[in-house]
Amino acid sequence: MMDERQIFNDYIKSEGLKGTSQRAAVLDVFLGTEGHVSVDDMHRMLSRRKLKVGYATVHRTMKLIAQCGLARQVRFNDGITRFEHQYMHEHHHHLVCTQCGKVIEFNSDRIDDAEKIILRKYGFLMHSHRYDVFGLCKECQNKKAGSSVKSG
Amino acid sequence: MMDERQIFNDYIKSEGLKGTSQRAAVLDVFLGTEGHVSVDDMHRMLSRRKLKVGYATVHRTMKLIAQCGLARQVRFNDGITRFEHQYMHEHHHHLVCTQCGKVIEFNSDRIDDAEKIILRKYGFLMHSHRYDVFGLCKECQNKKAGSSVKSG
DNA sequence: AGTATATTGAAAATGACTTTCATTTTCGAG
DNA sequence: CTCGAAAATGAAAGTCATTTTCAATATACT
Ligand SMILES: [Mn+2]
Ligand SMILES: [Mn+2]
Ligand SMILES: [Zn+2]
Ligand SMILES: [Zn+2]
Repeated sequence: MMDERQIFNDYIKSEGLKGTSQRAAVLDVFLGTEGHVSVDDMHRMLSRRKLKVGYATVHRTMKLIAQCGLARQVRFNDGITRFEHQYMHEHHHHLVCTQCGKVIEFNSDRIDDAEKIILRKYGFLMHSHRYDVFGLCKECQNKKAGSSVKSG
Repeated sequence: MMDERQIFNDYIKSEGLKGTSQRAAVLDVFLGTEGHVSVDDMHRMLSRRKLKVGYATVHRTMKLIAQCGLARQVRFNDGITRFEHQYMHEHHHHLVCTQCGKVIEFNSDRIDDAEKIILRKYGFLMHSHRYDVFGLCKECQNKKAGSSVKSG
């Protein structure tokens, strides 16, 4: 099991790119995150740590981190691209609460099986997929129910 | 079974909005489409028909068409919002060929069942969902296989 | 060390929308 | 009908995430 920094550095080298302190800093901060982080999130976290890395460079580095397989891009419907760990993290799908923004991750063997059947049926070669469900989490449903009881 | 223009006009009226030739033209063109059309596509089709409708108005009208339930917004990963018919069209998911751009629509009772189980498990109230598979369609796989045989 | 090559980051550009606002159109009351 | 309040239009400007530009700087082979 290879170290994540190793994977990144190997990728950098294999592409004829160069190692820089900025890239190391961005990777470092990303490795400390969990969940779904935007470039803006990353840039803010770096600043908080007194690591001055330009916005464009954060962007460019996150792209590299995704390209080498350490991260996966995730896009819900708010126009912001986020990144989540992909290395040593099981693939999963998302339940996105449109009220509070919470994201629940889920897996389903049934869905995986159903997908295989679909792919076979259409002779489609899958590279990636996403299954996002938008709605209300349990808590937000309760809040809404509570408020409508009070007002109704 | 209500006529689509009727649904649109009723919605317009119910919202205190006004009927205009531009709105009629946009709806008319949309009703003649199938598949997944962008605002740009719509604007182009309208121009081709000598119907001069401003870009912003096409945008605004497509939003109304979606709001009244005639269309559904679809976003793949190219940053462009498209619209597809929703009225009298079964809900479905997509296989998107990243090579030729073709979009295959599919349905799966197995997936629907699996989804119900997931929603129950997390107590999540779904408003909408999307399941997009990205990869290569059968034809593009064959093309790729053919070319690698020639060159290899 | 020296040098070719890649990187950085501030600022400008991009591109898909969205908003602004002066002008035009709609539609229901009179 | 005819008016006029209210809404719609569209050209142009604004937004906002992301991408590109390019002069200055850093990196990594010899
Ligand atoms: Mn996730
Ligand atoms: Mn579709
Ligand atoms: Zn919630
Ligand atoms: Zn294809």
